[in-house]
Amino acid sequence: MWIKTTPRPREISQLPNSAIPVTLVSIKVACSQCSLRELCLSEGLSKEELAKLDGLVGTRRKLRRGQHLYRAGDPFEALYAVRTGFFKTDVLIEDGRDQVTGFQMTGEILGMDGISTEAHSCNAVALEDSEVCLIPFAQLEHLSREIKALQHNFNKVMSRELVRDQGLMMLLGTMRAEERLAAFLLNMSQRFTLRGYSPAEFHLRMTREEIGSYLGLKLETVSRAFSRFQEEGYIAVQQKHIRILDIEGLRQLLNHRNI
Amino acid sequence: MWIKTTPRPREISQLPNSAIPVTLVSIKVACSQCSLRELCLSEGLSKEELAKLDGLVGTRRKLRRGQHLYRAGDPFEALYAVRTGFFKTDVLIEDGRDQVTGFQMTGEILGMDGISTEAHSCNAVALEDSEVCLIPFAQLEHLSREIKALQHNFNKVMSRELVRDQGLMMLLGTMRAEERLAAFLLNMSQRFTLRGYSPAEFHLRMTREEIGSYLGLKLETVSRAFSRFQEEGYIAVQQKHIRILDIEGLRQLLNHRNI
DNA sequence: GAGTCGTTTTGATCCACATCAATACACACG
DNA sequence: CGTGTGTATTGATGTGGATCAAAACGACTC
Repeated sequence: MWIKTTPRPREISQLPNSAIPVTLVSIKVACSQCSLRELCLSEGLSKEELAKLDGLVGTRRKLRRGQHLYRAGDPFEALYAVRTGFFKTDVLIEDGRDQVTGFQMTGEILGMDGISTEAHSCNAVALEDSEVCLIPFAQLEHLSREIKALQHNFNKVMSRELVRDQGLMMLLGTMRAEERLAAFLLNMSQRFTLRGYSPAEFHLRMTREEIGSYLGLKLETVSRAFSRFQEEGYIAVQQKHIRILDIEGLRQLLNHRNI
Repeated sequence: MWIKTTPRPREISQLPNSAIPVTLVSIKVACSQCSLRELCLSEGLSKEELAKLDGLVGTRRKLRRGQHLYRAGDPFEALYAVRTGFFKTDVLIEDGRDQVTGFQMTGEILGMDGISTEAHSCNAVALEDSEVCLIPFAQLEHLSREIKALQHNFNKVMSRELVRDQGLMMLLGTMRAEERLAAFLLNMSQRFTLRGYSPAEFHLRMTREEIGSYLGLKLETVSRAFSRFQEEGYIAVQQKHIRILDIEGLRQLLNHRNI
C-alpha cells in the first residue's frame, strides 16, 4: 500500500541553480555554464566556441503553466531549449481531433518542426511554469557553418528526434494498451534518470487524457492500466505521483509479448 | 467496373533519362543535371555550388527488388537519395513484431536516422529494382559549412521528415481504419503528382501487409477497406493497381469525421 | 498446361479498447 | 468550511478491427 507521507522526488524547478551565478553578465544566459550541456548543443565545443554560442543564445523566456510557447502556424524564427519545466507538443486537425506528439523536459529542444516551412506545425504548451532559452535559427545556422561540432550536434539532435518518432510509431502501430503505458513509464524513468533524478519515483506533469492522447488511448484506458499495474505490484500510483516498484517487470511486459 | 485494358500509368522506371546524358563524365552522377533537384538538396544553389555538390555525390548504387540498402545496426556513413525505384523502411523488435515506418520514392532521402548514433536504426529495402545516389555524410557536413543554401536545404529535409512523422502519429493515434487508408491513398496520389505522374492512377509497390504495417492495421483490414472504397465508388482496385475515381470523396472521408 | 507459392479477398467469430455513466477525489475560491 | 471545477477511478455495455479459416487469384516454374 502506498503511504501518503512518502517524500516526493525533487522537483525539476528545484534544480540546483548554483552553477549559474546570477550576475548582470550571466543574466543573458550562458551555455558555457549550463548544466545541461551534454543534452543540448554545446557538447564538445572549445572554450572560444562556447563563448560564441553563449552570444547566440540571447534571451530566456519564462512561461506560466498552460501558456503556449508557440502555436501551429506561427512564423518560425527560433528554436527553444528547455531550461526548466515541462512541455507538451500537440497537433490538431479541423474536425477537433488532436494528438499529443511529445513531452519535452529540461535540456530538450523544441521547434524543429518549423524549419521546413518557416512556420510551426504544432503547438507547444508549458505543463508547468517553465523557462526556455531562445536560439534564433538563422544565427544558429550561421554559427554552425563556423563551428563543426555545433553543426554536428545539431544534426544529431534532429536525427535523435527522428529515431524517437520511429519508436513512437512502433508503439502506436503495434503495441497493446499496457505495453504502451509500460513503454511510456520506462521512457519517463530513463529521462528523469539522465537528469539526475530518481529512476523509480517521479511526478507526472500531464493528465491521464494527455498521456492517453500521446499513446493513442482513451483516458479511461490509461487509468485502468495504471490501476492494473498497481494491482500487479509493478508501480504505486497516487494521482500524478508514480513510484516504480518492479522496473524489470515493466521491461518484461514490453519485450516478451505475452500472447 | 474496372477494365483490364486500362493503360497503366507510366512506371517510375520509365522516367525519361534523356536529361542525364550517359557519358563517361556523368556516369558518376550529376546533381546539376538531375531532374529531381527541387525535391532534393540542390535547390537554390549556384552553378559553382552545384558543381561542388556533384563532386560530393560520388557513386550510385543499384538494388534489385527485395535487396537491403542498409540494415538496423549497420554503421552510418552516408545518406542515400532515391534516383529511381521505391523503398520501404522498417523497424523490428526482438519479439518479432515489426512496423513499416515509411515508403520512399524518387527524390527522397534515406538514412537520416543513422546520424544520431552513427548506426542505422531501421532497415531500408528496395520494393522494386532501384537506384540511389550515395551522399557521404562527413563530406555533406563539410560542404554544408561552405554552402549556406545546401546547409539550409538539408535542415529543411530533416525537418520535413519530422513533420511527416507528426502526421503519421496523428494517423496512428486518432484515425479509424478507413480514414487511415484514405490518408494513405491521398498521400501517394500527391507524391506521384509531384513527380509528374497521374494523381488518379498509380501502381502500389507494396503488399497489403506492408500497407497494413505502415498504417497500424492487419492486411485483412486493408483489403476490406479497399473493397469498401471500391463499392462506394471512391476508387477502382485491381490488385496493386489503383485508380482514384472520387478524390474529393476521399478527402471528405478524412476531414469530416462521420460519427 | 499443370502445379506451386505468395498474395489477396471474403466470411465468421472474438476480444481489446472505446464509449457511456456514475462516483470519488484534489484543489481553488468565496 | 462548504461549494465548484477539473481530474481520476471504476463499472457496464458496445463495437471496430483482430483473428481464424478458407477460397480465389496471379505469377512463376517445370
